[in-house]
Amino acid sequence: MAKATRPSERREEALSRERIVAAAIELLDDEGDNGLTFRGLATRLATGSGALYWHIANKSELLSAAADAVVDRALSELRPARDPREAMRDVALGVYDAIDAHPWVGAQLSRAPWGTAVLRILERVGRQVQALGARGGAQFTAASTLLTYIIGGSIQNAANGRLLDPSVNRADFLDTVSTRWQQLDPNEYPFIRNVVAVQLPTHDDRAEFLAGIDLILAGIATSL
Amino acid sequence: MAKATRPSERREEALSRERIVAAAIELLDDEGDNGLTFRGLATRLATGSGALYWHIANKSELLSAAADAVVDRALSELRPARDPREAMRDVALGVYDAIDAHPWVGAQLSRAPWGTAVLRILERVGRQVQALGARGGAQFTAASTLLTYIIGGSIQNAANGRLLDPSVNRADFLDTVSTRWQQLDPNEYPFIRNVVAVQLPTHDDRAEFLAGIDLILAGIATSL
DNA sequence: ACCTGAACACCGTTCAAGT
DNA sequence: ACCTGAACACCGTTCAAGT
Repeated sequence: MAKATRPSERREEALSRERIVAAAIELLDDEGDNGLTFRGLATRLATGSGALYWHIANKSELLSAAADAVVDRALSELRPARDPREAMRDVALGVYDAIDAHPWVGAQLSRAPWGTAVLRILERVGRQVQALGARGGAQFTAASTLLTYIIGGSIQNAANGRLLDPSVNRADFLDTVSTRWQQLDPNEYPFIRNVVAVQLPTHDDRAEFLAGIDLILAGIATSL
Repeated sequence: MAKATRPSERREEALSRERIVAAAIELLDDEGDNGLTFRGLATRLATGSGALYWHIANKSELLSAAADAVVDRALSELRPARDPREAMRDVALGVYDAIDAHPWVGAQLSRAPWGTAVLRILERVGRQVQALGARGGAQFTAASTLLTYIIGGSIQNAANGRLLDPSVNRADFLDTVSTRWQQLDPNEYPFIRNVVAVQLPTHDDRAEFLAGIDLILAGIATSL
């Protein structure tokens, strides 16, 4: 009657879809978008590359599962908010921060716009739109405008981050870009020169992102 | 004194950066995002793959040049508009339609958020924001909100298109998605079930995109 | 100066063979 | 049932050799 199996020694447990997805997330976080290869993943999991195909169909399914896991976690960590306006900002920032921390998720969301991750974000956004008082077709328009902005802004922010070596600091980078843009042709690029280049060094991406949410919410409010 | 060179017979002219970029655009349009390979491009241009590297540094530069060319053409085709509001809608739709016709451009814009193409779109957007009467920091916020929405919405629309085989028609696809979504758990996805799934079959992506622009413009108007 | 195409160091995916 | 790892059909990029 004694148990035949021992509590796992130092060796790895069996492969499973969950372990593979978790390892894929680690690999993507460590090495970036191009860091995920079946060979690298197999090495991390101390197995052969073919073994992975027993548990997942292909790379696209793996990426999709990894992105879903990140988005699910981010959405489940949202705390109850005081009012719909605050709830909307929390959803937006939750997605923004998740993609900032896992930049590869952004590309995945735009590759799979009908997938579970996007669906869950849209559900959250939509509920707040309803709570704000939108009716009929305006609900759909308001929710999809916010969804587009939230995903678009999160992706663009994450792309910025990926361009910088960890060695260059952000302020120096923005100064360099700002200087370059102030030398653009004043006839061709007046707005970039006089407005964007000037404000670039002191602006806060996350605060600007949130200001955009507020602008859209203000627009929604005018049609209630 | 007679000219030694003949007018080009039937054979190809010499390679050049422009010819390579033009062929790359054709290839991307015909075969999609993954269709661009140096071997395929070399075959189209009747040359060796290594020859391309004499004119362009690498694939990333090639993609970037191709996307710039598409965006430049789209922006240069914009007709003068009656007022800043209409001009803004024209810019937004110009980008939207260009990325709809060349879906691979979307991914490139989010890969190079400080590149020439994005810069030119932002310049156009910014000028209209100024013409609408925004001042100081509000100009920057309004322009970057619109930029984010325009690029994000164009990318998401293009991603939708890529998912469909040309064989399936759009209405059937939307019906299928709508039906599937109406069967989601009513406790977990009330908004998707009751609002999104219901409106999906009859909605018009391009009109919804434009409605989002109007929503943001309404938001901007409240702070003037 | 410009072009050729083989070679190098990778990929994702498949599949016979093992346990 | 699950795992192994060689094999296949690709990639981007380099570079000696040609013109």
